[in-house]
Amino acid sequence: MTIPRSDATRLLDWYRRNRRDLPWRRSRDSYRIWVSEIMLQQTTVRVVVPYYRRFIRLFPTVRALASARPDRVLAAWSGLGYYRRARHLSAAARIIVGKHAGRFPLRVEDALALPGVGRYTAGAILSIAYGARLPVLDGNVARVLSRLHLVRGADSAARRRRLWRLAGELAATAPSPGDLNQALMELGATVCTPAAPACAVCPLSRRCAARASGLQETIPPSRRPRATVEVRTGVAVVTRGGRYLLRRRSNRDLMHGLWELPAVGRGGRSDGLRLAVGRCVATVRHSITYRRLEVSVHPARLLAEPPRGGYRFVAPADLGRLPTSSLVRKVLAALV
DNA sequence: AACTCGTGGCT
DNA sequence: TAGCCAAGAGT
Repeated sequence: MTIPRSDATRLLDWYRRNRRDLPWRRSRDSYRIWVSEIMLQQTTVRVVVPYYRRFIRLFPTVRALASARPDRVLAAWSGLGYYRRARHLSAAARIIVGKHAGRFPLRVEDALALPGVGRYTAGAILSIAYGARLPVLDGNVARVLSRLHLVRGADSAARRRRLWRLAGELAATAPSPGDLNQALMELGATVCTPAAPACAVCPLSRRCAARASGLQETIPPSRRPRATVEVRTGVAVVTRGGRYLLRRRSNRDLMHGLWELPAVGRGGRSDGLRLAVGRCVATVRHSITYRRLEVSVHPARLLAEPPRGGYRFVAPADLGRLPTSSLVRKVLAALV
């Protein structure tokens, strides 16, 4: 007993009338649905759209993606964040070509075995592209269902299990599971919003338990924020012929493989470089989850050639072809 | 189970 | 403006 069938129909009707015209909704190509779902993980639609268009232009098919060097994929991802997604996408494309004949797998177990594909993403792709009766539970659906059924309390494993079960009952009986899943997400994104939900135009408001008790604004409770840590770092800007010296991050996880400006510590020391570091000419603020960076920018002079391999001089115009974080572009923009 | 990973838009 | 949050996955 979740939403009666007539309400599911009303939700679907609402969706067909109100859904946004998004690029990945113009196709049922499982490859395109997959790419969009990976990009949309923890990332807003508005930010994703231009990246998605560019990405599909660069890599129109799973085979094109599979044969592209991971660095090109990472470069196309630059600025989107959560860079591991790009590496997973690359690796998964090769698995799809190698083991699944170039088609995104139909079986849930096979989909879940792909790197970067979890329960949400598998359900989304298989229901939208193939019509599979699988539920999705993202932030939107969790909010909609917990309001609809007055699922109170903070996030917990038990709470998530309950919400997955509710989502599963819906997907099991819906006329069109893919559309129903998207309808729930669209409703959460545009009507049943975290703050000030537009209950007046909600097709489910009559059945909404939170609405009935006036609790729609307090369910679900917002998570306790963790303290952010302030971090101060400095970078050296070494120029040569209008190009900038960058180095490739070797860090195993954090933005690994991305090109960045060399860091300078106290005394002007920098890994692998001998530098004469000048005074700070700019400061750039940048946030990484739970960390706030304050980056001071120092013009610097090379005292010795940098080691080969890890370093490169890059013209600003070529920056787009290298994997870089948005921080690099912010710093370079601050110099203009 | 709690923590990690990026970024930009919004309030 | 400083914090909140977004179509989560992996460990």
